[in-house]
Amino acid sequence: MTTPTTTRELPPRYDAAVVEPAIYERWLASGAFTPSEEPPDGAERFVVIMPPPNVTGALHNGHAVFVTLEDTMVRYHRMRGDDTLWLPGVDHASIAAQFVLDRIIGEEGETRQSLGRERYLERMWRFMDETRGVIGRQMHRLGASADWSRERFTMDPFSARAVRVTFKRLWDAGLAYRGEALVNWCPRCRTTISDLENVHREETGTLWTVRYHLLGEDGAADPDAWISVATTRPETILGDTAVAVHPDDDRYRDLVGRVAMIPIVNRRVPIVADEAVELEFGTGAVKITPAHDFDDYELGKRHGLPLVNVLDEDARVNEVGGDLAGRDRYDARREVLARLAAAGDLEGERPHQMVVGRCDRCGTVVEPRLSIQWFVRTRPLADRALASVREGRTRIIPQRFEKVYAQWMENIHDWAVGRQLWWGHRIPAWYCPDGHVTVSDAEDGPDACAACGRPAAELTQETDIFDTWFSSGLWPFSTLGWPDDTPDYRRFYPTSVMETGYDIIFFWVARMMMLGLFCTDVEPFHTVYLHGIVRGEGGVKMSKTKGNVVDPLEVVDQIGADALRFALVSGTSPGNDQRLTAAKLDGARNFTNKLWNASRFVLGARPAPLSEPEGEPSLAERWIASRLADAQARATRQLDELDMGGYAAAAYEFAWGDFCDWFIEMAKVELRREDATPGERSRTWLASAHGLAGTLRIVHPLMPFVTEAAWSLLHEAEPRATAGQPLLIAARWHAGGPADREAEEDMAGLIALIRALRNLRTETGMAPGEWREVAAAPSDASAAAMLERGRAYVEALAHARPLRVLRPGDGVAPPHGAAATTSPLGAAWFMTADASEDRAAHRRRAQAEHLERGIKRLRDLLANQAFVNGAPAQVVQRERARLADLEAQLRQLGD
RNA sequence: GGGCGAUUGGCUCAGCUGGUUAGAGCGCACGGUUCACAUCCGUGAGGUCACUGGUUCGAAUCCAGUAUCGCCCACCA
Repeated sequence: MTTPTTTRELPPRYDAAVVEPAIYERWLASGAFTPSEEPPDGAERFVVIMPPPNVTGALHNGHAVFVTLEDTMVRYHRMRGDDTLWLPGVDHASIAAQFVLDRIIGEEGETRQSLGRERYLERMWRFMDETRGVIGRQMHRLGASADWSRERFTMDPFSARAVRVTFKRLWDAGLAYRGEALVNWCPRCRTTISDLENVHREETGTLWTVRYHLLGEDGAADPDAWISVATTRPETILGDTAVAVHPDDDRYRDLVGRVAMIPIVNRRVPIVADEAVELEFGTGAVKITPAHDFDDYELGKRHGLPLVNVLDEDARVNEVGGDLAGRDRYDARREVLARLAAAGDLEGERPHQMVVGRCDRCGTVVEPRLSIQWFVRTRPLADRALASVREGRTRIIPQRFEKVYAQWMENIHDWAVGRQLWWGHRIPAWYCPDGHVTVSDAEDGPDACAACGRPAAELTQETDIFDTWFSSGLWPFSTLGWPDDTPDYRRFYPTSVMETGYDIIFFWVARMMMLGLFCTDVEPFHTVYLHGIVRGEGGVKMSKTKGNVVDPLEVVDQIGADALRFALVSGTSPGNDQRLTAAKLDGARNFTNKLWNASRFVLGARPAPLSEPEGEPSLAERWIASRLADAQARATRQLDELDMGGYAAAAYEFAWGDFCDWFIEMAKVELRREDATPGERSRTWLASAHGLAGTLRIVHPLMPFVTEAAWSLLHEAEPRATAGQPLLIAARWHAGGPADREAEEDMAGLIALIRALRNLRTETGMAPGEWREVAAAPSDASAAAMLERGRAYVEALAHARPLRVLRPGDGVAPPHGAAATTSPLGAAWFMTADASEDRAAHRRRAQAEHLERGIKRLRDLLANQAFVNGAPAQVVQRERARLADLEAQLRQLGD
């Protein structure tokens, strides 16, 4: 970019698609994303580990949200001079990745089975190499100022080692174990899934009533005696090992202890009594299938019932089903029903609202399945993780999620960590022919069986891999080199803020807390910041099938990353969902444009040559410096408190409201004053340049590109304005400064007067651009002085020229019929109003009524003894002053 | 069955520890073509802050309850 001397050399439109990538390259080349070799002396630390996106697809709005929030935090802290690190990475997403790859190889005419484990994994690595860069490049486009030199992957050797070491430690501590249990099984993904991946939904099913005949004295089923049971899953009849009734149920009291005959498989099973049975539900008698239902499993344990598994890993009936073997579970269900009906044992059926668990990934109905699995004993881990939050060592924003977190931790079950998948970290357990288990954290596995010393060659490694969240749970420290005591680990751990979506608080945050404390004995982060979900128009969750997806990459191409970022942060609060609408994006684009144009103005207004500044700062110059200091202080506080929406609003209000709407307009008055000396013009321009620099600093963390582009031009135009710092990303943050009370008060009065005059023009139908003579009757000497100081501004911004300031004091009132108004500075009126008298009078009456209403309200309030006595003196004082002011205004309005 | 959140002008949302006449953007109405920006400028209309009760000198804000919507957790066939 070239040095601008006039606006003509600046593009009138900010072309994000061209400018932003170029700026990102400059940042990369400058090394600004990477922390210095040594931490700056006495610097605070600010470390964010990026939630690793799945490498399976393109960037979506969820990513855009976290990139924006984290980048904003990180840029702010970097500008503050903190020892800042934002470490990026990607997740191998075991089950999700396999789901995607299976589809891809399916299109190539292959299947997981046809390729086999080895070739499948080779294909997966190829897929990863192809897609891994895509996400990174998309993040560049969003402006992510992450330290790419430290980028990590949950399948890299560092993660792999951390996984092995952690598991070994868990095993040694007795917190990892292998055992038989009923687990959630997805027949389509052919793997165990955790409770969290088993999503429950209410669905309408069918409740069938089926007769189980009782065993007669002759040992055969009695055709005339039966017990009716209700079931939603008739196919599991094949695995029934009991019928249960409630012990207090008089209907069945006599049957307890007798034997029922299970149809089709002709199994003899006991009728047992158990309090878990609901008297009211169905027939009051329940068929018990311990191998295919979690409730039945528990009940079976209580009564010592056998476990009969009737389904294979594809959820097809196994050999137990006799001639039904090989049938799919739903196919088998139909057949079972048909046979029951044929035998006259199907009593009835009715629609039934029930809760069905489905696989989070593929939507298949989850099958409880009996198998031998690896578990992590979570209770002790959860207790520590719970205490950390309870005792405030880690806080969650918004705070209400601490309760959600606590409830989950309190009711936690052991974590089934094994997955019967291929893509992921293989569980580092080895089995020897004698049944011993050896867990090793060595890269090449154990040398020998830990129990009997058999050589490694005779051991076989577990084929199961870890739940993908196991490696994710180690992310805050595996990325920094743990278990080694690396310089990065020492310098950057524990981290500062974990920013992520509230939808993965259990999946991820909880696991990081548990494993972080277990592995490192310290909370992995002091703050958890949870953002909400991005929804579409009407508050609907975005989905491709609904066609309401806003593609962040398209948005970035069209209106720029800054606009998207602003839209994603403004008007949001942590933990709450937001709607990303076209209108919101338009507004954000307009703001980007506004920033660009304000910059164009300042740069184009530079006097050439610039001379030595002369004279005292003008009122406008003092005012904008004071407003800037205030905005800086607000932005600083909000960013420190992680009130990102508040920060966005403060930045917006200052930039657009204070700087553009008022300051620039007043600066124009001074820059274009005919009697201004070159030194005075230079002084005003420098103040504008400093104002612009301050604006860019404040906005930069959220909208880095347009601010950096403008900064770069400003730096070339006037290095004094940029403190000699050519790159805004590396500039120092300004946290505020002293307020100029006098300038603020003056300007507040003048702004009120200008607004009142503009309003008067519109209300009385005066042409807005026409110059009019205005008289102002200041309420007192200080108001008169204020009017003199701001005369030029009032004249220019209200088209009120000449402005005649009358002598202060009582008795000066607008002439009858004049278009008049009041403000805290006193009355003012158009002297040459040709507006209709009716309108002027109407306008005056309206103003008077308005004042009277306010006066009445305040008089009533102050007449209330309870208020005067009860409220703080300060509040009462303020109301008294207000009343006096309104009364004075009314008096001055005259008539 | 538990828990949580939301309910503020037509729309989308701010309103912290209770204290002016409840704000913003969009939309709407009216008016604006000279030198940053029509992706703009100015002015204005529009709200019983879901409802009921309570605490208080004072409540959108605190408490209790109700309603509607949404979310999370939970093993009822």
